[in-house]
Amino acid sequence: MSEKRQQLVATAYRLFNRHGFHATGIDRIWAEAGSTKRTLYRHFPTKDALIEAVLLARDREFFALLDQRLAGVTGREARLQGLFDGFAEWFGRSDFYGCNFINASAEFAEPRHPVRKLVMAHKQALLSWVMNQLECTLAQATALCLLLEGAIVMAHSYQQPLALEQARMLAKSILADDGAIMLAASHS
Amino acid sequence: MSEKRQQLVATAYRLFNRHGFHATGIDRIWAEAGSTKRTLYRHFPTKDALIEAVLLARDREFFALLDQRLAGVTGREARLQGLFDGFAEWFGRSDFYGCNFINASAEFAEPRHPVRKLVMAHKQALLSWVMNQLECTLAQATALCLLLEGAIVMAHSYQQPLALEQARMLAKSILADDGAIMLAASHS
DNA sequence: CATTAGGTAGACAGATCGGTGTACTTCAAG
DNA sequence: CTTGAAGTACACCGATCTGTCTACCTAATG
Repeated sequence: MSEKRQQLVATAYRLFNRHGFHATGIDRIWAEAGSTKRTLYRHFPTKDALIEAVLLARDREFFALLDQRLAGVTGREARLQGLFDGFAEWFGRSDFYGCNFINASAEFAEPRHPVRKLVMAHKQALLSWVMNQLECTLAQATALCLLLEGAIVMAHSYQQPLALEQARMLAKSILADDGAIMLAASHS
Repeated sequence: MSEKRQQLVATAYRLFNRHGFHATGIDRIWAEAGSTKRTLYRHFPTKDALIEAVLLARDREFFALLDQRLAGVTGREARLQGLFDGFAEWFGRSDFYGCNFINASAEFAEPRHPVRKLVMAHKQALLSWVMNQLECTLAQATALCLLLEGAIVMAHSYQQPLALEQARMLAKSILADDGAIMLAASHS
């Protein structure tokens, strides 16, 4: 892991996040990273490989931040609150431009594309993370992810980050026993 | 409204939907529309203007389809079911690549960009449409939109269109009286 | 009949795209 | 001491990008 490589990934992440993947040119990435085109192509054979590296790094950072926030927090309801608190802080950041993986889905629609496979792997990992960390069923975790993703869209496309608090209330009812019963009927 | 213009918009919509906005070149649009570059630029001064025309057309079509599906359906719960049935059919279409406006948010992040303003106008219109057609409060409509947007992400990025049925169950509880009480506390 | 909008054809421009080639330097490990 | 990986500087490539140009055709409308 060389220093230049990390700078390239960090700069690419920032530019991809703000302007999108196709709209961000290679030249701008290595220039703003204080590197050269030759160095970039020494570490990444193609632009798509750089995109994949960026998404992999973001995937690790995302779950590390969540784990860090829930470290030492006991009790399922308190951990749920910690998860939503983390999202609230995320939505408030000045560099919040929605979820990178949802955005990647918009630009790479073909299911067999490597980037698209990374997206599905990340979202599947989030589903498993929720199920494990909040000790709930698959149906409950699916409903919680649905609420989280909905809150992301409300914050990004609607510009209404406060909708997250409605998702928080719905999530609490889902983790309660009556919510589990309600959802069990709709899960195959 | 000339015929060629409609063909250009229809073709651009199809290509933008499948491959994204920046990844779709002007040349491919007029070629697949059976037209010429000069004709395209006679109707649309820039590519961005074409994108705006496509989103405007999609906005009209989207609400027209919803209105058509709810025409003659009486009763709030039945109309809610009709709304979710419409989304279920949408998710099942072979040309479903998520919501065009969410996808546009991913590629045009700057809030002052005309495309971004169209996105926010469309989503605001959806919020109002839900509030009027389902005769509910703003808080309830916000929660319902959150569920719909979450279901779109689950169908597109998670490849789990069946999560819509969980959203449907949650939506029913929101429109019920207890749901209204629950959400009223979280709405400012 | 004259005007004008819409459409066709294809060349052209300037910029940017992703990606490669060459030559030189630095520096740490075998 | 030598080898090889990492980095720098810069020219270069073919392709594609958005957008413009001239010239001609057609059809409807005043």
